[in-house]
Amino acid sequence: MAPNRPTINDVAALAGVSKSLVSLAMRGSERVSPESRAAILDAANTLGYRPNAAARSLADRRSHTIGVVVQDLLNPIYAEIIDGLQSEVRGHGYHTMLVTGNEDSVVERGEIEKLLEFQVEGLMLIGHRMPSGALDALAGDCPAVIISRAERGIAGLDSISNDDVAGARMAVDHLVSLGHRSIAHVTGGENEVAVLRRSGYEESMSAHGLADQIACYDGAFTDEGGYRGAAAALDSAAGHTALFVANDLAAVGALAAAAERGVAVPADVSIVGYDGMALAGLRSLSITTIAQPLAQIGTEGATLLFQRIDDPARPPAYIGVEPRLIIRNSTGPRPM
Amino acid sequence: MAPNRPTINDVAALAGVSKSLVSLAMRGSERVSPESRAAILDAANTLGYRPNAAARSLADRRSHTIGVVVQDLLNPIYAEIIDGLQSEVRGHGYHTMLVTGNEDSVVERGEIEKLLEFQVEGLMLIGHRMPSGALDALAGDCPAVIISRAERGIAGLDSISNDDVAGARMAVDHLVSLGHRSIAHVTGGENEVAVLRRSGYEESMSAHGLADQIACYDGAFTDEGGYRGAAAALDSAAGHTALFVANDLAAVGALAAAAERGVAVPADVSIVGYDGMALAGLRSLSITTIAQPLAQIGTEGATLLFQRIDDPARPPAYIGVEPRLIIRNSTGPRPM
DNA sequence: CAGAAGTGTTGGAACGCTCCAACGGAGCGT
DNA sequence: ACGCTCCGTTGGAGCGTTCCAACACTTCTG
Repeated sequence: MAPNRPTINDVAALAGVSKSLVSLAMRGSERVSPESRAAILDAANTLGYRPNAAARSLADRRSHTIGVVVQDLLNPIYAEIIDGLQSEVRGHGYHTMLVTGNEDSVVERGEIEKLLEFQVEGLMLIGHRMPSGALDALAGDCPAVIISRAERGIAGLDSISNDDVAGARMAVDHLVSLGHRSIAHVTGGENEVAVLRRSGYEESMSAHGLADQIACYDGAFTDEGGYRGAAAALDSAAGHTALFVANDLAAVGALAAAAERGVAVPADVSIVGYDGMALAGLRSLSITTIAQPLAQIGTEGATLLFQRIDDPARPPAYIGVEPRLIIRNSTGPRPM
Repeated sequence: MAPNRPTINDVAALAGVSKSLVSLAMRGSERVSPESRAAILDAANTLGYRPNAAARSLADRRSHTIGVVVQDLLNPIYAEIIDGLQSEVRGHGYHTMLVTGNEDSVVERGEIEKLLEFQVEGLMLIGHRMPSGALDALAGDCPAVIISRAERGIAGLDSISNDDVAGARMAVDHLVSLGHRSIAHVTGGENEVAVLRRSGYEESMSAHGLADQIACYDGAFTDEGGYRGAAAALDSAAGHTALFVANDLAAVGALAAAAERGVAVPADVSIVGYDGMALAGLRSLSITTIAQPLAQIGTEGATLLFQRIDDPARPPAYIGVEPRLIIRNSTGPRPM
């Protein structure tokens, strides 16, 4: 570690110009003569000069940084969203600061606070845990977008998500089209998204005249939760021939519950998941799923944010993206 | 967004004290009278004051931030490492800035540069792509630790990794103890880690007097790569009864290749992966693997970094962590 | 050939904070 | 009463940038 990092003044001295000119040259201004530019770049190079971002952001009062809060890196779908988002952000010449909320709203709150101290120019919350009152306040402090959760009508706050209700309906429709009638739902718990998917399931069942077949089993958005819910469904006397599971991770657990009971998938029971995580497509899983366009959610979320940064006063926007049925090997015709 | 964020001066004015005192109070100094403290906290609160991190880091020349560069968020093992790392870093009162290299050394280089401009006090590289010459230079600029890759003897640079050679040996030993002799290896490509695992495989085969059984099939650290390599192995005339696959993701692909061919696992063929990603433990995969202590790698890596920050001149340290065999349902006795 | 217009360059102020030397007043011992 | 120390407090300098008004030159315009 160099004893003292070179500053713009050191470069100026070595190049024999003023610091102002160095500043201009470093930012590629037009109005620097070729000779000066060359001398400056040279000097910067030999000194190993690197502009101090803190000083810069203090001086021009822009951090060129946006903050991203993700609930839990371990869920692969978030990683896929972030991938899309990062490249978009980079494209706008911004830098991202990524922090995790650790599924704990106190930690999350603290991390957001930190990001604001860093003067991030925008905030993206992916799968947040904030009560909507707090969201309100936050939106007042900093442009923000909520990703993968619809949040309409809060001033200064945009959001983007897929239509979970419609997606759930697609899952049921698919199963019905294969001849299934006794279609159970393994839920994702009490959270907002899980509730939407559940009501899509119920709606679609009713629409198909299968209201009397509606059966929900408690699960969660985890392998374990899916296993539990599916086990209960399969052990029941109802004779379900299909399971719509709240997300892909849980569907993996459901697969296991079936395997353990000697229930063949899809010969005896069909299984549909939700999210479209890349993993569900792995050959040995091959789970039929309702896929969200994850990368697209990331990039469009970023776009939304930049629009708001440009015009903080614009009315709150919401983008709905289309979920899409991907048929793989976990679903098949209803057994005779 | 407030038109103008309140500064320390605004707080000072409202509380009727000097900005210096506010500064002290905000940092919880002992030498502020209770009355002043109360007045200041009050004022800060009503104004919604939030210290400006850029100004702070400029003034005291410490950013209290460390930079983390991860190759690819999509590989779940990195997420697990980061989880451990983050909490350790938070515990030291530091903040992390996480960026991805996108498996592209140019992007990686640029992101690192950005982090250095932000004056990060330390750098952690997880699964980096840098040529070691560049590492050298980097270590001169900023305390750094290399995670999950051994990098010994570069001044100013620490590293932590598991012993890939020993781990690979454990995999082979396990298979041999189950009676297997024709044990093939699906490689992870040409990268450093893959090469180590391969040589562990070869060593152990030789040690067991199975040098003539050594058979490597080209793969990669991906589902697809594992599928390809395993397919080649299974289609060969060699009659392999066991496969040691370079990592867990690839092992998932291998599982699929087996399933497609009607080869039962583990009845006909045993499969061992590497890494210990949580996913491999999911019930429907249940892959025997050589697990790295991922969270531990994260926390100890962070510890290493803080030690170096405290004493930049200390000799380069290397921590080797123990890989561990986890037996699941993808391995069994050699078929008759 | 004077004045205007442009070009490349400059020093100083400002950004919001922390650090430091120095302050006045209270309390102490002599 | 005196100097001392101690304590809470203060203004000013400084951190490394960017911005701005102003500069000295050239070159154009009428």
